[in-house]
Amino acid sequence: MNKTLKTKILEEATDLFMDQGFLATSTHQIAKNLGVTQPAIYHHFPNKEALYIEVLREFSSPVRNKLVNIMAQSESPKQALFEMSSHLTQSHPVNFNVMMDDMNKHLSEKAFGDIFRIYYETYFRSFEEVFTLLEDDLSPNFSLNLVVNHFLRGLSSYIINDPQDMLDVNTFVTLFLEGTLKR
Amino acid sequence: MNKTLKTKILEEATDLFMDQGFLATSTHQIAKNLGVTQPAIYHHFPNKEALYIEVLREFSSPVRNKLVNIMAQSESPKQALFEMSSHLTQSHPVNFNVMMDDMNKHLSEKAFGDIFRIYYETYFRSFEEVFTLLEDDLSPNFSLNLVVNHFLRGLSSYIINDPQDMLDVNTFVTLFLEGTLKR
DNA sequence: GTCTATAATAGGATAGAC
DNA sequence: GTCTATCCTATTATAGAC
Repeated sequence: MNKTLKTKILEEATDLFMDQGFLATSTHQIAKNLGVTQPAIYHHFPNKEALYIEVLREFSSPVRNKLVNIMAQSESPKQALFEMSSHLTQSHPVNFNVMMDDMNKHLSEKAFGDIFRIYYETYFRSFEEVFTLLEDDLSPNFSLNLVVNHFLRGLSSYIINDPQDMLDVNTFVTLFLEGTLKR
Repeated sequence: MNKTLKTKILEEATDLFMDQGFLATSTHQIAKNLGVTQPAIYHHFPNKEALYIEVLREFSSPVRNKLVNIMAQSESPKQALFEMSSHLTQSHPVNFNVMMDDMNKHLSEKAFGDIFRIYYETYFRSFEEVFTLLEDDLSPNFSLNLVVNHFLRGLSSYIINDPQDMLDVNTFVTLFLEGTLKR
């Protein structure tokens, strides 16, 4: 069965938006890569921002499923945490901090809210769940909420879609759990 | 003594580039904020990229001095680490990850090299020095180089020039040193 | 449903008057 | 040394033919 143009636009837009971000991706580039004219996009989507939000929605849904899946299949919460982090940096072609910058500076208030909800329900919720399972092992000095927020803030720098990147995310997770001072 | 236009261009370009990044800042915007026409910039700088590099150069020099100063005046290396991190997130109006993205995707090879050198000599060197002072307290599981690289990678997410940001960088430094698991 | 044509705006950069 | 005028390209988006 052939893909509709709408589907192909969404797929191509996903590749480009996730790699380059909203600002750096043009509707012309999306159309050109599909061999259609740029106005054809506007038959299927009202504007660039709506296309971007639709891309994020379609993209995030299987991500949440995959993270839930990893949690279900892992032997321990700690192993789940490593595998989830690994998954996001390796099989998840997104530049996370560029996405945050777009959300803050190059998109409307409404889009900001939409993206924040997607972030919360996809990423925050998943890691909140895994850190909840780990809670008995965590230092009582820090609240669960604080731990999750700082973990995701740190992890975001490793989600950059750069094949040249030399820093291993497993090391980040280990450092986050154990710290760098002698125990 | 009156500032020359060249000086004023550098100052205004610093504010805009550091806040918005290279891609999102236009030469027209810089000129408009100074009340001059956009071609006036091109009498003082050959092109936008050269202006950007010059801005980074001028910007980074006092940053390095300030970090060295904090190290000299702190009572302990640990205190220095906290104060240096705090300084970069509070009195250092830069969006670090946007800068990295510009460097990787929106600037020439030559500019990439220039910026990388500035990064290395300003930020990496300073934190390499402070972690060297801390080395006896560090876990032998991780090399100094690895610790510095992961620290800066993590810290970069807190250097975002966003007044609304709710995450305290001191917590990040504490977590980096002590970890989140019970000791 | 996709095309051509085009509007409207913005961006980097240059030529030449003053 | 700064201006006006302008070029060239890119961008989002719309109108209307087919």
